[in-house]
Amino acid sequence: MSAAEEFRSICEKAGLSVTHQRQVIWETMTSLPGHPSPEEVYGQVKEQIPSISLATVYKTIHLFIDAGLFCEVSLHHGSMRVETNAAPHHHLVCRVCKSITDIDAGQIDLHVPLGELPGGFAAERYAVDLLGVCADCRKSA
Amino acid sequence: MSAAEEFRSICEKAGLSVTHQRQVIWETMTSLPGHPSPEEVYGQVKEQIPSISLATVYKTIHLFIDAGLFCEVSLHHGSMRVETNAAPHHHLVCRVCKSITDIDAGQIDLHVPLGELPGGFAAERYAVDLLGVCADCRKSA
DNA sequence: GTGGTTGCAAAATATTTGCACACTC
DNA sequence: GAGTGTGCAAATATTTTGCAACCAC
Repeated sequence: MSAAEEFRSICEKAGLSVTHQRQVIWETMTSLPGHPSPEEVYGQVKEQIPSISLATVYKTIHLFIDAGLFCEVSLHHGSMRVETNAAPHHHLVCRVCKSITDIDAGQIDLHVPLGELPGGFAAERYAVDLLGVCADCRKSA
Repeated sequence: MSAAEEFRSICEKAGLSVTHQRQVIWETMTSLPGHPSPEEVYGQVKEQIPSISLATVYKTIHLFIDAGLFCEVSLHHGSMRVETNAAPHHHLVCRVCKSITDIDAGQIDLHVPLGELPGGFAAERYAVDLLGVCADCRKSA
């Protein structure tokens, strides 16, 4: 199946209409390594569709995320949040209202290596986020 | 020890000068529950120092973070990043250059509960970030 | 007194929105 | 043809910066 056919099939399942812009954005996102930002996607896509606008890229990325084709690396982007709780804990992050709730570290069993890792990365601390929907937002929905 | 004395002692250790603004910002941050944003800190502090500027709050929060008094909930804020890697993996996030590198999920042993948690939060997925300094930034430093 | 700190305003960065025109189904 | 999608420009949100006056040491 060609990329075009694959994308058409995905859109059909998700109930999305197929446009040239979406096709190219999707192909670009699946081919880009790493964790592209909307700007990076825009830069790549513009080589194939010089007239595309950044707003369309943003709208399309959100559309794809809402449809489950991709997900966000983190729900924390947008504004800075400061950690004032010094006790070991993890976060419950609601994808609807973006609220952050602490849960005690003891509730999750994990063994994370700190210090120097094989690739040369020096790990100083770690953060574990459980992403989902909080009780309040589930009631509202 | 009063809060004022405690703050003065912390600043002395960290080599920071003590100002009224910093004192109030620090007290506000340590007393605020949750994970305040700079805007929230600003709103609270303004009740005690109506003339304070948002820029000072930003500068002071960064100062405190650099001095190790607090840390950021996440290094991902600032711009959105899309996850295009469907394989289970975690992230190495560099606090200097903000780069994100994937590591295979198998390298970390963890047991995270998904589904409905005791508080009513519906956990759909989880994200584990190892925060530190990447090999390139360590060389440069 | 000197050098770091603050407040202001403007700039820079990131994202969203309203609307007219174009395209998909 | 109806309704959704796109591009543009302006609006909004977040954070940073330059600079003159001010304060801590």
